[in-house]
Amino acid sequence: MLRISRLTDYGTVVLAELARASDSVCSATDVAAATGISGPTVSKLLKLLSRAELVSSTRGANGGYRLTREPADISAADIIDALEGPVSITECSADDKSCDFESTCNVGSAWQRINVAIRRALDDVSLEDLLKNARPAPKFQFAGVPVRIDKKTHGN
Amino acid sequence: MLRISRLTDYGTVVLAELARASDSVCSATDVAAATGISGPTVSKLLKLLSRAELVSSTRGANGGYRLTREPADISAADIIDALEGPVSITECSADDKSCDFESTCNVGSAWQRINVAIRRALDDVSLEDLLKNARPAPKFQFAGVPVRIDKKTHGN
DNA sequence: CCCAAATAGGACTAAAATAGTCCCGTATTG
DNA sequence: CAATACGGGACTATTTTAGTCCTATTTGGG
Repeated sequence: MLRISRLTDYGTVVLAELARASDSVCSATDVAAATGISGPTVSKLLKLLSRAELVSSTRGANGGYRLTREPADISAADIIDALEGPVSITECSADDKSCDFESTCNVGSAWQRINVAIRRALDDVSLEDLLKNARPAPKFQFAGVPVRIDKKTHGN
Repeated sequence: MLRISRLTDYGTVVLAELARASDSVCSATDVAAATGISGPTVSKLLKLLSRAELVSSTRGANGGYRLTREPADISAADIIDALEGPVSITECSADDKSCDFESTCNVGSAWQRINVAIRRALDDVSLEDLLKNARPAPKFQFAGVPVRIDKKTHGN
């Protein structure tokens, strides 16, 4: 289905929260509370984002995380790279190990072209864009709880 | 990693073989022999491709498969749609079921924009392109068997 | 000085998606 | 009517992804 993982999706939500609260450091617990994502998961995400240097961390009491750059300077590609490793459309193009069907494989580098195009699209969208375009049409809520209007099974 | 599934990758190899042998119908067995992909798997792929009407099938003795269109008229998007369902970068955008974190989710429709860009890239590349750009640099072979020169573990 | 609050790293388990195989039914040809 | 093929789908195994937890280290404050 060519889709980002759920963790990456959560990752953007976490980054969005840090962007919102950019005047202070946020602990993993804070972010979990603000987003509704479970503590351990937020924690895992922030660790990964920290290694990728999209967020900086301060240890110890009163510590926490904050963005290292402006939202406009963080691209969707950065986020995906941080959370799912380098983007590449086929296994072959991800690394240079030769594939078992190489001798009979008629298919080749046009995938790379697609790859470049996707890469460009991901580079072109910043965290800021992701925020700006935040879901504009709120769904119905009942007593503060979102109500699922129409549940559809996943297409596949 | 944002990558197509291995089955889709094989699918293009299978279609490439049908394109190569476009003057005759090919049974699943033929294609398996020509590509080195296992019989049951080729069979499964051809069934899926048939349902998507990228190939037409003839049953019975001397039956088999052939492309329904010219390679230039089959896009990468067609292939992916056939084998992994509609492309969409996030779960949210795949269907209109509301997501559990909707009320706190700051992230929205910019993903759709990325989605459209990816879609366009996939529409722009045809099976013919995939053939033209077929892996140009053959690796070393020993007695007809491809020799793996440099094995690298998958990056992730 | 010590305790509480945080992150760092990584091991581990659970769940879900993917890959691959197999079986049985139907159509077609000779 | 027997052999060759596709059609559909059930089933199993494997791999990937998600999610949790434990232990160590850092830091600030009473």
